[in-house]
Amino acid sequence: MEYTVQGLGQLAGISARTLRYYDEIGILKPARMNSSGYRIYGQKEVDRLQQILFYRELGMSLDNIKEIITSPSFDEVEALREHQVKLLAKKEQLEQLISNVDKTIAHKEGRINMSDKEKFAGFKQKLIDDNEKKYGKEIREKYGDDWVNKSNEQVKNMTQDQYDGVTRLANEVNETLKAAMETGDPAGEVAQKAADLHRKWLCFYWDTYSKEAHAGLAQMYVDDPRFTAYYDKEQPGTAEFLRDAILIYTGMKE
Amino acid sequence: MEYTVQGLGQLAGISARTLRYYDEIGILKPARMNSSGYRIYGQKEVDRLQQILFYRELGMSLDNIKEIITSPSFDEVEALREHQVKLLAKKEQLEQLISNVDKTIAHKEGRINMSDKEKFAGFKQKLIDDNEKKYGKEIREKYGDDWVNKSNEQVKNMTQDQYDGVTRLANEVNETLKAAMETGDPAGEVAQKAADLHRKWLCFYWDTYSKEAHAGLAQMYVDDPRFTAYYDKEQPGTAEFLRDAILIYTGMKE
DNA sequence: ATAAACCCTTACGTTGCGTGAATGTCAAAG
DNA sequence: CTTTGACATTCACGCAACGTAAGGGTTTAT
Repeated sequence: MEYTVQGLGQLAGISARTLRYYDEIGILKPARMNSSGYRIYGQKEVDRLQQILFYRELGMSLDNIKEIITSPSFDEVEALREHQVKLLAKKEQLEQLISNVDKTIAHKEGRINMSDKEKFAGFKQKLIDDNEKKYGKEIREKYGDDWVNKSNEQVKNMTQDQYDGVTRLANEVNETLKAAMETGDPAGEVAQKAADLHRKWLCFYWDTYSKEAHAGLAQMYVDDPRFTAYYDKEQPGTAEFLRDAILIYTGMKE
Repeated sequence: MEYTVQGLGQLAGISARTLRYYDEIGILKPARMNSSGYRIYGQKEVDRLQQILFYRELGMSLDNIKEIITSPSFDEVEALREHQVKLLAKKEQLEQLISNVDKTIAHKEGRINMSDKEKFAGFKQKLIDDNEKKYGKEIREKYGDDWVNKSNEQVKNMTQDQYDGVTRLANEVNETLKAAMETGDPAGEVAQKAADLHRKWLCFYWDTYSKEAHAGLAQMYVDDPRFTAYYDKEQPGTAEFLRDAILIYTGMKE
């Protein structure tokens, strides 16, 4: 039995366009062309198309399908397994998304209490942080590898009390820093107080404190636009001021 | 604080290209352009971008995000809920795929027994058939709605013995039909034997038999290219021959 | 003979950018 | 003062798997 594009299309439940596309990418070529250039398919092509559609239903890419059905030596089961791994990964990712959407809806509806709300703020921050990984990587290579990762871990394992503590401390740092900015003197008492609070705050995230690392971080606040943006949000120059205060505090500058 | 494309890109962990694209599709326009045509973003744009990236992390399309954040009257929670419905649908679909791939691997590895193996053939056929829903719909509307579904159901509930019986019967039909084709006479004894076997075979699927329905089905074998392809696979004209034999058998034609 | 129903190729649209190419601008360094 | 390098800009193609015309030949039936 011989078929033209539409005939085979109806037979298989696909469009004529699809068959032409399959011809174009070389996954299913017609048996021959007639005198007017019509594509003519025979029984062999029907069978091959069946195979293609079968794998397509499993969500495989045409490229993959092509490999499987063109080379008989191709390890089909292995290909299926690889495909399955991909599907499973996709599924996990999807579940993560769904969970996040859930949380967001709950948050928007105000169905959650304050402490959860605060954690949600952290969750949101984490989403944004994830986004910055690429850029952050450079910084980490420059200033020491794993402090960001470590702090993520630590945040996750924090108790509610600890979380509240670190949040309050962060606010104190910001307020003191604001007041210090008004004095204009990074060596002054208020600025040094801010630097000290900043050290305390930092110790929530770092298990070992060193003056060098503290100073390095301060420098990063100026070099890394993300941090600069954070500190300069209310008052430009704040990041630089904080760096100077910390450099003096750590004795790296007088 | 003001940013250029790269500045804001680093801040947010995205590329400059992405920002230009966002400008192009109107989801995030720069605050202004400087004298050389550079895009300049301000604090407001930074905040808006944060929002965009937040929803993007939830797997939303940029079009959707645009709707949410541009019109303040837009029902955000409702949009999130709709989005979640989509995600859940995707997840179910994915799970179906994974299950099917599972089955296929098991089959290819020969890890399953014979009776399951035969059911796999049905499963495979069903996957292919699912594809033909649109086309099949017309046919079902024309020739009676639910016999396809019904037969699917019946196959599922068949015992192994019944399954063997119907398979053997189908073979008999085919062989007798082949022999009848050689006589060339649809009114002849062999052809009428084939028609009778076909009726018996049919009764495995239909709970009530009628000559009219039988004749109608025979006509469908000619009208529906999928069935025509099946019967004409070995010998063109077989579907038509079978129809004639059945029409005579049922007395609709002499 | 003409209309209906096929067939063909070419090519743009879909989503969210990555990745050039060709060109303009602006700072610091020679 | 000019060169260099790091920015910026606007096209425009590419990715997957087709859908959807546009524009034009072929076959078939009336």
